[in-house]
Amino acid sequence: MDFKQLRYFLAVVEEGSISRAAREIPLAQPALTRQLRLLEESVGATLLERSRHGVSLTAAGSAFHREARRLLREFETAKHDARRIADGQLGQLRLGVTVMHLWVPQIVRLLNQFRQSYPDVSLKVQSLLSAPQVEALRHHQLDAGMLFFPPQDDDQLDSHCLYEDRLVLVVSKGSRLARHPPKTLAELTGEDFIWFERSATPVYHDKLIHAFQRRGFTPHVVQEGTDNATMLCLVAAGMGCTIMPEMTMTGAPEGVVSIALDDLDMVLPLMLVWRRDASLPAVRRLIDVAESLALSR
Amino acid sequence: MDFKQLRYFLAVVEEGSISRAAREIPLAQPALTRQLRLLEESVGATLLERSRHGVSLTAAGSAFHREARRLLREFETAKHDARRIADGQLGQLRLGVTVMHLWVPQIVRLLNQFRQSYPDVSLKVQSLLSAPQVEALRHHQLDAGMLFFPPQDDDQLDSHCLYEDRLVLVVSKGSRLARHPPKTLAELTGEDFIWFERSATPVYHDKLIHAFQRRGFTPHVVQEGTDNATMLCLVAAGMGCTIMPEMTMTGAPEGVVSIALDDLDMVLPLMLVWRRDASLPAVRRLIDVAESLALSR
DNA sequence: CGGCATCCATACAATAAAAGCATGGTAATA
DNA sequence: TATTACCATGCTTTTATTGTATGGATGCCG
Repeated sequence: MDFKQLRYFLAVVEEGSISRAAREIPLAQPALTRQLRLLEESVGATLLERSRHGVSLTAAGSAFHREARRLLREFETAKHDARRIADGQLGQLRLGVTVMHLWVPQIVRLLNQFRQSYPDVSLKVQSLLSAPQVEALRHHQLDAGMLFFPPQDDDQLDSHCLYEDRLVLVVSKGSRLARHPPKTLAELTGEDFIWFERSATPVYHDKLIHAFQRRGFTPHVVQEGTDNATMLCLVAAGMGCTIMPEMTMTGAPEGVVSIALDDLDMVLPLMLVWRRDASLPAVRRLIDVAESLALSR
Repeated sequence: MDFKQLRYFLAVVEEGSISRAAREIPLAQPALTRQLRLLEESVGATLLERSRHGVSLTAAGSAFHREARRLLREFETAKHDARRIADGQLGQLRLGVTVMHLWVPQIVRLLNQFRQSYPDVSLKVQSLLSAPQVEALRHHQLDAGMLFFPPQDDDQLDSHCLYEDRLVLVVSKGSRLARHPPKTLAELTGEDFIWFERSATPVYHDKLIHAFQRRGFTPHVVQEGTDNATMLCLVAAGMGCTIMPEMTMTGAPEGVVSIALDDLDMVLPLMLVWRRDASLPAVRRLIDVAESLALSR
């Protein structure tokens, strides 16, 4: 049983005649007659009333005709949609983003650009820290993630650097450090620091600590936080100073000031990460948009 | 492009393996591999991710799989429905009935029996006089009709007698005729008659007049009416007497009495009429029900 | 009234499509 | 390292579909 037979049937109904439909298709009339008979046999009902001046629909044929037309239309739609999904133009894309970056203009611009270029791909953005994103990617719960420090040389995951951020010192507006901006880490000896809790982002935390220790500097931590918004508020409240990726300063509260330090040159790459098997074509499109925007500082 | 390919695809998805699906179908594995490839070509997208331990759906394949399953299910439904329509078990039946008979218990019983036996055939009952029903039948605006005096030896229409009614004299309850019931038409000479307007039901009217004249009786008509309910009310109001099919007395108002006359023996057959081509199978079912109930007096 | 054109149906030959068979490559497993 | 299960490919056989020729029936028009 064949879609072809349905198409033949529609043509015959439209023409009101087997012969004329056969000329239109084109097909030899006996072949068409035969296919109609096969269709009727497979349906188990007479669909066409044969007469001298052509054929007309029976009641059953009329109902079947409506259904056949709908089925063919929907089949074409299904094929078209499958093509669009395979091309990354349609579907759903589950994207992980760290809270920290949801506010960053570059990321917002990227997401907006993607939405505009691929309006039929519905972006499901989830705010997750880096490590959970990696896990979710591996378990096919995310299709792409924006995170720091993806696993190196992973056989499943592939990544692309979206943006290379640098770190800045953040102090409260009225503080002594704001009035006399330091130039080096060494000048921060003895200052109170608000620091990321290690458990939240262990890789970031360890890399930062390591970078500082290489400069012979160990911060005096008076408070720990799990997200940058909270931490910036603590800084604004005068609890101490902190180190932040520069990007995240965009949404910072009023009472804080960022200061670039000469020897704080650690590069913090924000990576777009996805499964190497490229299981979801829309991910490729996201990578394309990211590359075309070239968010590099 | 083939429904068969869709079924193959579903089997493969269900089994998660081309080889296993091939064994299930059953089909040689290379044949299945080839049909899948053809399907993918026709869709224009890769639907299955081939690997060592079987196949899995791509994003496009997953969406297409849902659609394919739906399409196949709906195709089966369409076939099934067509069969049921062809068998008269499903669809719509437009039935004409004269107002006069809508109230008659025999007819009500017939319609109820039909509804019960064929609950999926929706009866669209239209109240029409006999002549308009014949016209509507010819123009395919009705599928069947219940009426008096269908055209004889019609090449389009066929008919079946539902019920042979007889005529009765109807008088008002308190009248002289009610107190001293006449036995023959001759006794009605000089009585005031309420009569059917000829234009409403010319055939019935003419036959009735003709039957009376054969008995040498000509009614003295004081009032004409187009429907029996009105006419019975006029009788009840004492305007005169009338002649009615006995059947229609069921719904008659309180103030009337019917009297059988010995020489008023004209038979009034209520006919079920339909197009001979039996274009609508449900009509055959209606005829069956009518015959099985055998409404004959 | 009788050719003529136009339907749809049938029979049979030609062609195209699908299936089967044999085989190969590859990766996981024991 | 041999085995097994998987999918892919080449070739042959079988099946399905189409085309050609033809027939019967009916309506049209000279």
